[in-house]
Amino acid sequence: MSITTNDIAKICQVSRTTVLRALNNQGRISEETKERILKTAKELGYRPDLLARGLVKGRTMYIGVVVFDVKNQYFAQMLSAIETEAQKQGYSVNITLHDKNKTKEIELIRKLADYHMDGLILSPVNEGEEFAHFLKNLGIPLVIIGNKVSDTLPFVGIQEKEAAKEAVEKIIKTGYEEVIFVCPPLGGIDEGNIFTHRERLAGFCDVIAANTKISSQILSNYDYIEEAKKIVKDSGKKTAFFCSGDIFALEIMKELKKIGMKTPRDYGIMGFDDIEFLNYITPRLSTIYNSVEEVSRTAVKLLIRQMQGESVSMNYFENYHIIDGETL
Amino acid sequence: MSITTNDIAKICQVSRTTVLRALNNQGRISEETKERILKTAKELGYRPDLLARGLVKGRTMYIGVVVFDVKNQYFAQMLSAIETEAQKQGYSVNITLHDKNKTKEIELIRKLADYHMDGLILSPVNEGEEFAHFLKNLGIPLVIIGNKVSDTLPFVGIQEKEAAKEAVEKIIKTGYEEVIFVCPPLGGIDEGNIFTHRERLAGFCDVIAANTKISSQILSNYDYIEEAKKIVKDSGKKTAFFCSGDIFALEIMKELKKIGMKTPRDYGIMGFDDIEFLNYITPRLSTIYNSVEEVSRTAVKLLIRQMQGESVSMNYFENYHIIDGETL
DNA sequence: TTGAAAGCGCTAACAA
DNA sequence: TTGTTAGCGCTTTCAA
Repeated sequence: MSITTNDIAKICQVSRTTVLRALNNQGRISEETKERILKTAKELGYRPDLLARGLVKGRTMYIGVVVFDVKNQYFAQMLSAIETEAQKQGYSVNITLHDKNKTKEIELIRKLADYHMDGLILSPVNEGEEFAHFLKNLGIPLVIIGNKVSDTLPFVGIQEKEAAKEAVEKIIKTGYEEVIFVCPPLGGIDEGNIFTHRERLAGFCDVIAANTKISSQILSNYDYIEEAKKIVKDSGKKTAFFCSGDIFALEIMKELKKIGMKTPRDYGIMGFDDIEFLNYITPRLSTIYNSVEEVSRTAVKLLIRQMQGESVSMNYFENYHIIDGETL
Repeated sequence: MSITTNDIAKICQVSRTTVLRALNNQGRISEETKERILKTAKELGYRPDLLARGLVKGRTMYIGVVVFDVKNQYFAQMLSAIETEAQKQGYSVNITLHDKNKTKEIELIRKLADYHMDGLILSPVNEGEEFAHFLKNLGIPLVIIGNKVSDTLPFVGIQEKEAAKEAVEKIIKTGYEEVIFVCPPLGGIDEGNIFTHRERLAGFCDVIAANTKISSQILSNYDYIEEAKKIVKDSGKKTAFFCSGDIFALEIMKELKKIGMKTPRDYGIMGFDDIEFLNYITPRLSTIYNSVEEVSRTAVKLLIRQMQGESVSMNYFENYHIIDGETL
């Protein structure tokens, strides 16, 4: 149904090769035939078949992206930045989602590879060496963003642990006597890659270990909100929550507000990520800006360098910084 | 570099057709050769080339999706639902973004068509008959979601106008003497398709026309927040804002809070969309639930019916309902 | 300046 | 049960 170079060739009484030369504007060709061909091509609404081109060229000018959740604004910002940067560099982006399903994630990655994506950007829930091996076996350039899989795969992110340390130190310096690390299970079918959260916890623990007078606790259950309530009500100390993700902080603030507890009057709280939505929340949540846009842009650039055959390092870190809000 | 049916055929000493029969498990083939072929295929890590398959089959089992913004949670929820439903039906989804750039939008749609997406789901910023004509000319099934383009293209959404009417009526019934419709320019390179907002405005106007004692005003400038402040401070009346989108409502609430004005004490306010993020905002915003998930699922089903050759109607409306929050 | 031919990897109709 | 052949629409090399 759709028009091909063959059709044009027949109509213009020339060979397909000639048609191609006109269309792609390469090779020697007389102005006259070229004009004629281009005119009919336009009239007929010719469009090149990108599947065919991809098949023969071996590349598609497409970057595949796999993330698990787009309702989380962190990923929304990431996708938006990736798309913009990729388009700037002449690539299209194919985004796919899997809602934290590990098996589906692998299927999606495979399918993108089978479709000859020129490169992949992944923020995976799978982890471990087997998965890393699977990725390397795909034989196509890729970049991991956020959830590190292995030291042998190019990764872009921030120094999560350092950032967490700085945050906890700040909390302590502000005068809090007790710091609670909050990171509930992340939902989804299986637990998933929680590299970032592990790193943040490690940073937290480091600082706590170095400050023996500070009490601490780790909330990692689904009912972290109930526990948070108890802590604020019962603990006689000045308490602050350090949440591994802004959303958890917002949940706590919302629920504590219901029982009349306000931050920073009754407790301190800090998030992580600085998602755009925080702008609509009062009081302004203190958090850590994680440069998701920069990270995304770097990932695209790094991927393209690989696609051009360059060899690249395995770790790229963007800057982060603490956002002084009103909740400490 | 990657392994093809040809390679397997050579190794197994059979024809490519036989290999295919084994792989696709169709046609008569001896158990023994089949086993042999499948074994080597597995050993070599054979994967079918989807570009080649798509080229010859004329279909790719892919649905292309084009939206302009994923940071807006309305679209995030939409994409998530589309992806889930499509996967359930055996299709993959290719999501692309363009940040409200009309030209880019057309390019993206074209490219997806050139890549033989089996169908498209669009929520376009372009509008008008020329655009509708362009879409129909693509010759591939498609569904418009949210921003209606033309009565001649299948559309899924809600009855925006009716919903707006109901909302404004509710506001009036609650006792407000002045109702302000809020819909600032939507940003982006050009104005874009604002079908939904136009419809909502129409509903607003209808109700206002029928209630002559109610004062009204329309805020449609970038500085709607400043104007909103003035109105609440100066107007002696009981005033409510009806915002064509939750985000505008949140902006107003945030800024008015800064000058000590609170809802519902000092003014009433209502949003539109019921984005998930509202759960983190207090007081709970009154708004309209627009069934974005149902709309998305219907869009996918409708698209697939078209891809299977069925003819479909042009308008599908899902239910909406008013969410009674604490801001009226 | 133009054309012929081979091939990308797969499917599908027809033969043997 | 297996193989042969043609073809999807394009690119690319070589020849005219």
